[in-house]
Amino acid sequence: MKASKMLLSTLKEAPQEAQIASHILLIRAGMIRKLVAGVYNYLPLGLKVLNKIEKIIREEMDNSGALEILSSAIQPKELWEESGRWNKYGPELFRFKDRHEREFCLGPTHEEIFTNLVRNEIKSYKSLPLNIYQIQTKYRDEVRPRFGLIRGREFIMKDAYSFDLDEKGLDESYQNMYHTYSKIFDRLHLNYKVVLADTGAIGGSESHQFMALSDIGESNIIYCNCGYAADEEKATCLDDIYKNDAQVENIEEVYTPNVKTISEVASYLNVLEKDIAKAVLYSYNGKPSMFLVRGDRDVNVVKVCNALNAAEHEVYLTTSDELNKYHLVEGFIGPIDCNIDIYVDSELANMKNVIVGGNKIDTHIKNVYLKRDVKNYTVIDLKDVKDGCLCPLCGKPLKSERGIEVGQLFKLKTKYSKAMKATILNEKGIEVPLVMGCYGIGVTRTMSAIIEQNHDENGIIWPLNVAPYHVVLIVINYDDEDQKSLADKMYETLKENKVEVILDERDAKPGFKFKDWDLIGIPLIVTIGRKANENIVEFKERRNNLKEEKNVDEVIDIILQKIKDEA
RNA sequence: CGGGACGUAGCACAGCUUGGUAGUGCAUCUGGUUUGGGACCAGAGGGUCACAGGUUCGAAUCCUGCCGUCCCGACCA
Repeated sequence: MKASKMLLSTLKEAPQEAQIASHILLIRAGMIRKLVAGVYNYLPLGLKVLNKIEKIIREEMDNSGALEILSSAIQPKELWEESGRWNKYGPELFRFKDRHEREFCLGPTHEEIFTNLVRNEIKSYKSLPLNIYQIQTKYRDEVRPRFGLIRGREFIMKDAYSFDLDEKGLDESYQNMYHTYSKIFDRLHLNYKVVLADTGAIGGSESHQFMALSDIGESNIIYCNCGYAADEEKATCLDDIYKNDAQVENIEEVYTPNVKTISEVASYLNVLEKDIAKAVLYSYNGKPSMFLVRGDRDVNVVKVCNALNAAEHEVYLTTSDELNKYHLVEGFIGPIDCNIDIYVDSELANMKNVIVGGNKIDTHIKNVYLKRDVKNYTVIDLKDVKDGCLCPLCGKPLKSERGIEVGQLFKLKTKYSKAMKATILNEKGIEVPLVMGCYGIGVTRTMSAIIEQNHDENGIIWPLNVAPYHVVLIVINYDDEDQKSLADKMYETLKENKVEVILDERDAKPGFKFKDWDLIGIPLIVTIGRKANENIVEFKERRNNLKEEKNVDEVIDIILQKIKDEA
């Protein structure tokens, strides 16, 4: 491709809308352009990269035995009612009506569509196992789209769904995808961790996420050198054994005028924050429940949702009106003589002499022992795990790191097949529900994640196999006969060898051209200048920035070898 | 959903307090000089100042409403 014929829309300055490296560079390099919040157009260079990422995903998915299809983005309400998600999914679902007032949504994910498809096509266990996938546009009306392609409202996702006769089959399908995803992200040169994850709105029992490590990641990963790794929502830790063997003392009310927060109570009573029980109230359907953790801990909202069996958007911090209705006094809430459901973090279960709110103004209660003093409550894991907490597997302190979620695996089991009556006949001729798994890769998000991990102050540094082009030939002065003829010859030779090559013959200052291609991130850069008459050019790899003068034929050999190695 | 900031040429911004000819840099076009890390000179095109009302002789500027964008928070009693 000749540079003068390309749509190169590089920008010297970053638009104000972009804050993080990948977003800024995608725009500056002329790869994407925003249409509205969270919705982007892909320009030629950006689309080339996207296609290459998709190609790698396709190759590995096909290798795994999965079959590619393409389903529609428009989905009828009826299927979502069958699965029960039409009401459950919340405002992130783009909903609309057609001219006949029939209701539809734009698919944020495709469990219903694939389950419906398979239940209509497959009747016998002999057709199993089956894994079908697609690479397609998804729609989620995010509360707050941000970071360019990292969290968009329209984005491209590879989603796969496996169908098996039993859980043993599902385990194999799941493992197969686990390995396939590892290969895909290895080939994309991402630095990633696989972590245990919560199943969220998709549902199901077991889940792993593939996290590209990055400081701008929206997820917190908790991990340990022993191999344990989980996302923040799912992470657990060993309970800190504190005051479990203490002598139980008599329960006692204390006067605490206008002392409300944990830190205020701790300093007023001259105790540690971890001597106090923190009560947090969340409501679901207008009904509040109390969640107790130790004063130095935080309540994990996802664990709250799981306890209440509710979706995240359905749960909210209890309002003042609701507190009044249940005779609870803000700042002095506690589990004693209280008429709402109580969930207690396991760490508090055996702790003695805890300080709690007194459920009346300016009052706390000392020396509480839940087993003795509170009638009905449920012990669960509620606390938010942070670095420093102890690993549930080996007991050493956990560490944390930020990650961008680029892929996720779920064991759905029969959640959708039962609800939607997707059954097949087994060997005995008995009708049984399909056992399902689902597996996603955020394709456009992955593109951003690659940039987050591969850039410098001058621009993007694409790995060779996803770069929009392999090589650029920068001609210092295309009016110079020697330079022109050498550049043209090299360009033709590389093209004949199927190298994706750009010839920059534009009439511009050399510095301008260097900056342009550094920004765009072309991995191999050949500069053709004064020594063209000696068949000598300069060769540079974008990644290490080392420039070397070499003979043309030698450079061509190096380029061909690098491309061969990458494939 | 709550809080904050912002909307002026394709991009980055000034002008607004104190109402009176709509500006600067980059980009684009023309001509010339340049050619090894985002050149220089001369000229040109490009704006319903987000939108809608209002105040005023006169509004980018003041008032009201509305739409959009970005950031922060989602949280402890």
